Amino acid sequence: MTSASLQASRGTRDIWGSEILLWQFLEQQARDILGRANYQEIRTPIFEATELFSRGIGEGTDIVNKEMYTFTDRGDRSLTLRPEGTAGVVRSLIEHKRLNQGVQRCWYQGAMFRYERPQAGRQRQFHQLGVEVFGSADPRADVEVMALAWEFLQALSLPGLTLELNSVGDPEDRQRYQAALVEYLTPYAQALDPDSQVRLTKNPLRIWDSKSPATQDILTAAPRLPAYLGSAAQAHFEQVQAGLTALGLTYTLNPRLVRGLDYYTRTAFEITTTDLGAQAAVGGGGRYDGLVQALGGTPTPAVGWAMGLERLVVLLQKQGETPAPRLDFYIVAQGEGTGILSLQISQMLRRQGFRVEIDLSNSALGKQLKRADKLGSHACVILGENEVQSQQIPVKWLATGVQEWVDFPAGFADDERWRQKFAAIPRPKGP
RNA sequence: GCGGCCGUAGCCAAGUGGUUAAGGCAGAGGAUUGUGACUCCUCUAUGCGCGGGUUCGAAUCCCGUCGGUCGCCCCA
Repeated sequence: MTSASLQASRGTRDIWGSEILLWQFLEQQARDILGRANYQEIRTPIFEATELFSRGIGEGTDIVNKEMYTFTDRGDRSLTLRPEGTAGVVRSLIEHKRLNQGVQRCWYQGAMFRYERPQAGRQRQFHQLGVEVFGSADPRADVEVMALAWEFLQALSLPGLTLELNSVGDPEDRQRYQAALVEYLTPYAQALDPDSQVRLTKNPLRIWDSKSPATQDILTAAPRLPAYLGSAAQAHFEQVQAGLTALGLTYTLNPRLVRGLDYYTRTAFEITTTDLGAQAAVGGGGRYDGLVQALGGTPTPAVGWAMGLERLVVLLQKQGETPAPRLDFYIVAQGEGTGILSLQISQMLRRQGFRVEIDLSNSALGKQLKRADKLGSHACVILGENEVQSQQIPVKWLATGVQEWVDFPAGFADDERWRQKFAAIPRPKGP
């Protein structure tokens, strides 16, 4: 770029053209599917008090320590651009006293911000879609949210997805397990990869996330978390699995799937793909019964998930080109008095629900017809000075070349006529 | 934040030190001043992400920088 020109900031991008159709499709599917489950959309602020995130995400996490967009406003408040969606939703529910109003189901969608090295499917301003259910510890809630995630992805017709499932138990279970894991790993400390050596003291569970072959080698004989589940967590886990099976959802148990922070409890899951390289997770979630309390609310069980929309869009794009919605009418006009006529006809047709564009170029009719063809319009309304006089308007069907004459204005206002004409033409919805 | 690769028009892309930077798509105009699809013609980068350096000469070599991409970290 020239030094004088402006460009989108690193890790941000414009979404337009054929890509925007994918976003609209995605958002429509989400609205439909979550709406049918009676989830309420919630839109929380893009920025919040910094403290909300440091408490809600965890003081020791990379997100809080090195990835947040934090700034001081003119009133000397420390604010942060939200790096994820859950904390704001929880804050809102606490603030509006919704947590003692029975089970609350909500979903959100919007931009999130993390200062990371950008890559395909990973932006600094990115978008997440998420759902949260508050106020139920019933395993059916876990099953419901997972089923919704799966339904949504099915609606997008994305192949090659895997639902991975685990239980991280209750906090006491995890503490006992963590002690056992550390005891097992300590003799091998020198052989672990450097990141895992640090985790050994800071957050041992996350060693399971390591991609180092040497570390994974050592872990093959390590104690497994599921063996340490207490009876309550164990029963919950079994009921979740029974529910998934009853709904016909296939899942893969993955004992290496972990969550590091204390308020995560029991269910943990991820939906992964093999088509995105290192960005394998398109969505993830689980139960976080301790979060509301950590944010100062009355203890409330909760379960939910979030998906990275950029990643879904990348996957949709790999499915191939998306056809733009075709134009129904293209209005070409050339000569005295045709301008007004073109405006009136476009209004009549648009009010009947058709997609209509007027050619504004005033160039030769042949040129205008050519554009109608390029745009893939079904029909072309042709206006010249003769038509202004006669009020008999030629409408040409571009696929067949057949031209008919329509009375203005009566013929154009006749919904039934146009509906019949278009009934035979396939009009794909789709992405 | 760390390491590798890459950056020529709206898009794809040839050129890898020698005077005027191929080609294709898209776009504009014309052959065709009232009718599209095919065809043909013309136009569209004083410029090779940006800045500096080496050289008689740089898109090409060097340094820096910005951006993208792959992996790590982290996560969705």
